[in-house]
Amino acid sequence: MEEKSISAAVIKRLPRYYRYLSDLQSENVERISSDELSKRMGVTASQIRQDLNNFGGFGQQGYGYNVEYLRTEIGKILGLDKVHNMVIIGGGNLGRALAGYANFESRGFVVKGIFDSNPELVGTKIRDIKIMSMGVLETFLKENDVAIVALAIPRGDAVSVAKKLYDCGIRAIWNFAHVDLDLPSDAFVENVHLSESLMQLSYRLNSHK
Amino acid sequence: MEEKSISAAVIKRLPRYYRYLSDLQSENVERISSDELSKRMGVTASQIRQDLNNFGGFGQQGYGYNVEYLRTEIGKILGLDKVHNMVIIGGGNLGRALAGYANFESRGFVVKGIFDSNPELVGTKIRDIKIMSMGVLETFLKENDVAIVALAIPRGDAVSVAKKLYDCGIRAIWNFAHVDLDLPSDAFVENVHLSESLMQLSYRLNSHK
DNA sequence: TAGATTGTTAATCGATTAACAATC
DNA sequence: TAGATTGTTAATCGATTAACAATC
Repeated sequence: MEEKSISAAVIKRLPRYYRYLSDLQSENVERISSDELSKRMGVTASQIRQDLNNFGGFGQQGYGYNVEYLRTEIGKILGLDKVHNMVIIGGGNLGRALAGYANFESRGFVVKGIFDSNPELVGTKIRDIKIMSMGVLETFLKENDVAIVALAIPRGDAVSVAKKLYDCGIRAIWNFAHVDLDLPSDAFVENVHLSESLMQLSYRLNSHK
Repeated sequence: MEEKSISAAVIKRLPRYYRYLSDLQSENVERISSDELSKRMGVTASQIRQDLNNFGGFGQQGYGYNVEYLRTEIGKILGLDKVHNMVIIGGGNLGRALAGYANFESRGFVVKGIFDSNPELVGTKIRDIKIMSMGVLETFLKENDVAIVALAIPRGDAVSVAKKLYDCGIRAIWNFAHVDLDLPSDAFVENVHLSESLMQLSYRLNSHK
């Protein structure tokens, strides 16, 4: 549906713009130039203008950008003006942490349910959200208009659960399992591979002494 | 100390190579060509050879790469042959989850202690690791040869705690707070901004319908 | 040796930065 | 109007891919 597709590099920077604009707004800054913003963020003004102009002209020559307006527009681009129903699979510590994150850090992501295959966890609650058995997942997904599923389970189970999710119509998976899910191309998978992130830190520690 | 510095794009791919090689090894695959590996991983063989040759020639013409040897070498590059003492700041759900991850998923990262400013948490234990008060952090860091600190605290406190850590000699921070830490250039910060990752998923969901 | 596959150079592609005309 | 700053085109830089000679 897009005229020309936006590069992954640009999309990755959008949430950071959104964060800086939110901060500026809470500092009651009304307008900002790409030059000022570039100094705050440590990127080039050129990059900011190029990035934004992928989506339209949000600024005004001689004035800069209106902070509130630009923040709202980037929010719309990121889909933050809509509510996204979520489900978390895996009721361990990571699942618990995600339940908190998704619900509080950015509104618009609503955790509808948590699922776990461990019968001992089923029936308990995490912050008012009850943990359900994997057996009722399929029905739940269909009845609750779930858009995003966070996968916080061991890698051994992740591939088969992901396939099942795809078959249930889920097209967005936030994947915390250390495995590549490899779903059809109309599915979106956002990987958060914590151990790989830690290894990058260890690489730098290792190579700079 | 490096002759020419390795690009961030290459470093980011190393842990994934390591993961695939570990999988191959547990499948008892002895050797693999860049072409075979490229098919498995969904990248070009050219990229694999280019990436590896940043660090030396690990293969052999006409044969390919020895899986065990290459895995070991990449492990060394990533510093996985060494033990890294870690400390986690923040004993909430995320801190708990990280304690598990770091200790179990990849050996070599040893969680020595967890710190929290909440007096109610101090004294309790997470998987044999006791939660300590922030007051004893500085002494603990010095006495325990801590190399990496995971910051799993609210963004409001993160900047000042990070500065303190830097002053205590910590040069590697695994940052989960939604803020840019902005430390001197000899410090390594690896950011894991979960809400920004979630926003990228929401962007794609939003823009493709 | 012949075949396979690397290591590496050269070509291409894409992303970032610089420059500047348009315009508020 | 003059000054400021965008939107956008052009130049540069870096990363990826292709090609192939070296060599096991």
